[in-house]
Amino acid sequence: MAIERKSKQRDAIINELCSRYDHPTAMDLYLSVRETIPNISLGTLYRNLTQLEENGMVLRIPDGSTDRFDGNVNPHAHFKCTTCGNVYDLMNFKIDSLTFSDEIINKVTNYSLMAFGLCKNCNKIN
Amino acid sequence: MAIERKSKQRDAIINELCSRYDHPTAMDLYLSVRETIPNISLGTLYRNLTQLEENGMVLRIPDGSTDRFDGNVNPHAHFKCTTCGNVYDLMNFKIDSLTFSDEIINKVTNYSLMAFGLCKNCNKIN
DNA sequence: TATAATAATGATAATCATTACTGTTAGTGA
DNA sequence: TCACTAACAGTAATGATTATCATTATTATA
Repeated sequence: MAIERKSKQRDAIINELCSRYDHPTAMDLYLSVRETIPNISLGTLYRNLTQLEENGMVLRIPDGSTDRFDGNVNPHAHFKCTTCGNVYDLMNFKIDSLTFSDEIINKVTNYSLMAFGLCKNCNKIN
Repeated sequence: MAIERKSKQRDAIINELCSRYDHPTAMDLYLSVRETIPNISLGTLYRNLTQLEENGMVLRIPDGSTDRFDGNVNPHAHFKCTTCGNVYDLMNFKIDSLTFSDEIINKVTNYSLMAFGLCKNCNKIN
């Protein structure tokens, strides 16, 4: 559905999401936004994330567990360390150049590339 | 955990998964395997899918909703039609050539590329 | 082949993320 | 200022997945 009125809750959610680069889950965002709006409802968070995603202002990142969200809506690849669980942006990977030519496709509107592996931090520790 | 004994339940799950190309969910598989083993438990299905994934015999495909599974463990890209929800293999896209060079990465063990859009079937209908 | 050890199972309860519902609050146009 | 209703808070319900536990069945060995 379209966004018809502004609300301080939605503003707070976007602000929080756009000011961090750690690809938070809905619960991460909920805990952060509660510091500004202590009685915000978890339902409000999910409702707004879905709405913002539908309006192209937020990206949902499926990674096999709880969904994560990204305020950077330019298509870009991600890397998830399967040891610590952190998700990082992949700056050196140019996803814009990908082309999809299969018979079944009419139109590609979005894509999500997630690489899984071990990050350098976890490699040092173990 | 490692697979230590064989079981007809696990065999039936792999057989079913490897004989179809529609990227079924756990529930899809459950309903199919029940035709062979009517009293198989849904827990057994999930337990085996996780175990098979850990042992590199099955691929989990996160697509933003219920996880799907693939018996083809060669890394390949997928396309999800956001209208009908079907997931297709992308044969013409060569994922093998992707390279990841970011600073944070120690090692990439797997990756998942999901394109979203409209398939030709749904385009004809609407 | 019988037996002992225990992996794997079926059934079900519990958990976790997400969505739906309902009465109230607040943004916006007239 | 008022009326309309989008958006909200609080909470119940849902759906997917995981955990528990008593029972069954695979496998190594006597």
